[in-house]
Amino acid sequence: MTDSPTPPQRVTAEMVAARAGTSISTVSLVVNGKDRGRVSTAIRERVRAAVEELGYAVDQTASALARGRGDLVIFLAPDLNPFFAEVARGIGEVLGGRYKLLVSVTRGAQPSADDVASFVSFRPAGMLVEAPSADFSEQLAAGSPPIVLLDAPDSPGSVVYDLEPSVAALAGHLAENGHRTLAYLDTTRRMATFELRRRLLEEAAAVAGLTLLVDTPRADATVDKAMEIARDHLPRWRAEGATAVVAATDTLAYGVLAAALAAGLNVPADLAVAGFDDLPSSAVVGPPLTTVSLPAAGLGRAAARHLLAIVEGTPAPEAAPLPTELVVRASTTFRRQDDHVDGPGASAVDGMSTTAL
Amino acid sequence: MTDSPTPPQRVTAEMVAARAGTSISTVSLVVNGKDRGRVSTAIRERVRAAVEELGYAVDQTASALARGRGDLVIFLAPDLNPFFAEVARGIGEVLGGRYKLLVSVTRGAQPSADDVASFVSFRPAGMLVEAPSADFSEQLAAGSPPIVLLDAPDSPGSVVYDLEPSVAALAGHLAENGHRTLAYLDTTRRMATFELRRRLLEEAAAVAGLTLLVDTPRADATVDKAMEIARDHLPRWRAEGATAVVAATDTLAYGVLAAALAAGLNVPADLAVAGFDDLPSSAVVGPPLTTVSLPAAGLGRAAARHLLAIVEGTPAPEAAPLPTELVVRASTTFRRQDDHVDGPGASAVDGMSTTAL
DNA sequence: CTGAAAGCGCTTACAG
DNA sequence: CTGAAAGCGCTTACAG
Repeated sequence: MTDSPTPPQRVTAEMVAARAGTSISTVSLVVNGKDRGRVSTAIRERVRAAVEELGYAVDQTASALARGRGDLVIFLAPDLNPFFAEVARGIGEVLGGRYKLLVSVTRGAQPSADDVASFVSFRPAGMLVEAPSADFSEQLAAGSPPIVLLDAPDSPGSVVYDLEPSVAALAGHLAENGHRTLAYLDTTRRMATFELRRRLLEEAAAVAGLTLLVDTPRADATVDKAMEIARDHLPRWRAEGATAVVAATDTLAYGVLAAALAAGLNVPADLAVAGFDDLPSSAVVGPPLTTVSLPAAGLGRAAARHLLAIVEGTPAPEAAPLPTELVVRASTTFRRQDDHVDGPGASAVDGMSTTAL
Repeated sequence: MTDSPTPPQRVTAEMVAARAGTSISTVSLVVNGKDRGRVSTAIRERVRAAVEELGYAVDQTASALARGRGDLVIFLAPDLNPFFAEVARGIGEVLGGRYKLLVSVTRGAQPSADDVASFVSFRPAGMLVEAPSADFSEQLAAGSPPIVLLDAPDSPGSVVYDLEPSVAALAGHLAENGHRTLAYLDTTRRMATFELRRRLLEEAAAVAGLTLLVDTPRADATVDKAMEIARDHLPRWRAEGATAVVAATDTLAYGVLAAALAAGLNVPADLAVAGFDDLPSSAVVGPPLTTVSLPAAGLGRAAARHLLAIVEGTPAPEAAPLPTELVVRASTTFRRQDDHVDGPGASAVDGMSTTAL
């Protein structure tokens, strides 16, 4: 598929130099924009013309070897989903054409220092690491590239979300809708951001006068696994009086929705469900999901700005936590008592069709 | 965050050679497993010990420069979603530890030869390209790395799906459920796989005695955009007699579900909806989505095997199209006439709760 | 079986 | 302002 008659001729700086009638040192200077006051205008132009005509591009591999660092930025994500797609978009936006962004998936496991280590020999310009383990920073080997952490509340210097107001709003919303007892479905991933989500919910529940069941199951972050775990715990949750379940992520919440459905429960009439993230599909699951919306692209942009600051020595951007927002949808929205419209049979239909998108 | 007291000392082959009392040539031979009958057992063991003690790893950048190609495999995907996560998982499975897999997102645009060109200076061992444009192969510059295409039906050598039986099954299923007229929501992405999906549906509809409306709108592959387009076309579709909508992807189908919901339509009673892909969330959207399920991990594995065959000169794996499957869920499942149970008011509730997961 | 040497294509002091 | 040269850390003929 890739064999071509022309031999894979790389065009090198040497060829450009020959064409421009100068040395490869000079070519290097002008293509890297380091020619201010060091290369005459005439030569600069000839080099540029030659670069253009030959279609020259600096070999990243040779450049990285000579400079010690290349132009590659690696985003280490625990998963590939629309949320991280947005984060990546945000990163790409601020990185621009200067760096090449590539993402590496750790496949559910939390990104570790070993994952970083496996990339150092590629000499990336920097790395962006999403929600690593708590001891990540200490584990980092000397000689690691510049690194910025995303959504790692326990690690100093990480770009983080301001979750507290939204979690408080969620607890308040549930209390207002008549809930007294909540269950929580956590993830098996032991990342600081998830510890924080749970702790904030505990605190907010207490403030709102809600009881949060203490025995909190954990599920792998897939719809199927979450559904299994939720199915197993639903009877106990209900027996202990829970009328609402909050999940650590939207994906987990989908599993709860599925389990509720399978158990013949009506959401939200029998069980309210809420999550964290606000994935694009959360507006269209059945019923649409109430969730703490986390700005993914904003996280990526902020992280990329920090990385640029480290790599290029530019002034560090401000490090304020990113605002989040509670998005209320049908999965927690009870028909108000004073709405007194439909009979009980129609309530599910009503719960669906009043859905805000 | 990354400054450490120890200077970023890379351990090099020279250090290993010094410790093992041999030359860097020999170190290179043993770490690359090219020492068969060329290095004595004694020296081999001393080198291995030194590698172990020093924690040596070959510098990818230097190695790629010297060899001409590195150990990087780049997966060029139009998007990051659970589907491509599965494809990547499949790729990673067969690539093993020998190569490093990194993914690059083209952000909705179809992967092009230019995207490939932007990576050649990184000297990847190979690239995997998902659903590129039809003229992709011709556009490829000389000197491109080995490339395998995924889901590119028009390109010779691509790993492809066998869609025909499932599309026929979908048309048959809709016909059986009493539908006579279908609308189709296409994507704005002009990839061969989408042309094929539409064409197959046209053919299958004809066979099943269904009318497929000819005016087919296209939407960007996001839930929101699909919802907008569907909202605008729903009145016309219904006026022209369509009782079912098939979308080119599940994500687009989510938009149709959302638009139907917003229009107060009941799915599937007023409108049946189906998609392609079978994303994990498709089992939990409201109502669960009937879809042509495409084996994502299998696609990745097959593609990676082909790449390995090219890169390492191993025998080429068989190139049969990958089987697909129609998954029927509640979004197209009419309550049978002879089920004669609930009144019309309860049908939505019923449509939800009978959902198969 | 082993190692000195050339070469991969750049970048960067350094000397002019 | 300009270029020869060393060096980045490997790999691979090549000569012993």
